[in-house]
Amino acid sequence: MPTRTAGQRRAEAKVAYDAYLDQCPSRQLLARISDKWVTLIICALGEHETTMRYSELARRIPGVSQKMLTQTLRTLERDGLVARTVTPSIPPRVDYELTPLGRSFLEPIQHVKCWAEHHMPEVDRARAAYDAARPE
Amino acid sequence: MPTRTAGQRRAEAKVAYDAYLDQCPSRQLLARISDKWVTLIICALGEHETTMRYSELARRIPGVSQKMLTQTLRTLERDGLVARTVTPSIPPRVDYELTPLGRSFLEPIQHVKCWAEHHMPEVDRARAAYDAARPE
DNA sequence: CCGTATCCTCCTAGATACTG
DNA sequence: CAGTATCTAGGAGGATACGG
Repeated sequence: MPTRTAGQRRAEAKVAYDAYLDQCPSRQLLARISDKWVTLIICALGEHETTMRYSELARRIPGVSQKMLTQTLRTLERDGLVARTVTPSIPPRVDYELTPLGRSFLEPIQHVKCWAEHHMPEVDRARAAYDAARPE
Repeated sequence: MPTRTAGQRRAEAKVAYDAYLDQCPSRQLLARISDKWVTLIICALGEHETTMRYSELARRIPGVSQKMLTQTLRTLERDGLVARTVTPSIPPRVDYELTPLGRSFLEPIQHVKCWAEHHMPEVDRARAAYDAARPE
């Protein structure tokens, strides 16, 4: 006995969520993950073979404030992309790593980061051309 | 006569830009393109076979304000991802389309949007579990 | 070492009104 | 139709100080 009708399964297979829609939760999720710090944290954790400590992450991502690092890690943990492990030693040790869900997001977001790094020269040329055409 | 030395070419082939670095222009570019409206606009233009008018885009992306739509389109145009064509008729007609550079960004960003749409249920479950573990 | 709490300052982005 | 201009509120995010 199926838990869903054929029609329901068909609808889900197509699109259960639509980020174009204003009130769709997937748009809010898109807004959350469309973030500089999210991208860099996920990529940093994804590159590393083992877990990463808080201070390691901070060093890997120069310029991130303590507040933004902690805050972003918390939301990523709550959203199930990052796992946080506390070792109650003195001094305390906290390790972060990607969950399976987080790893499923790694490839997409890595491509975005790489795109930015690889196409910077073209963007620079486009900006120069745009600005040159509109003097003053 | 080469315009760059072998060493310079090698360095560029590896990584000319590094988004992890605080002052690297590619991080600023990453910050720009890590944006809800950028994602939705690029995806909308990418789905469409022909060009899209301003009002078409506005309809495709419910909830976007006139200001954000115009502003985002301008920066995308300046960065060379979007081409803007004005037809001076009455009433005036303005068409937008992806440039080749913009199309090169379409696949990466589409995957991010799709990821959000497809993994929303798992994120929801993770949030519920997180919140349940921290009553109050 | 890894945070939390507080303050405080921008800057973003929405609302509104007006124009070629 | 497709914008521009102006105002303003709210939140994002940095700096700082303190705690387990």
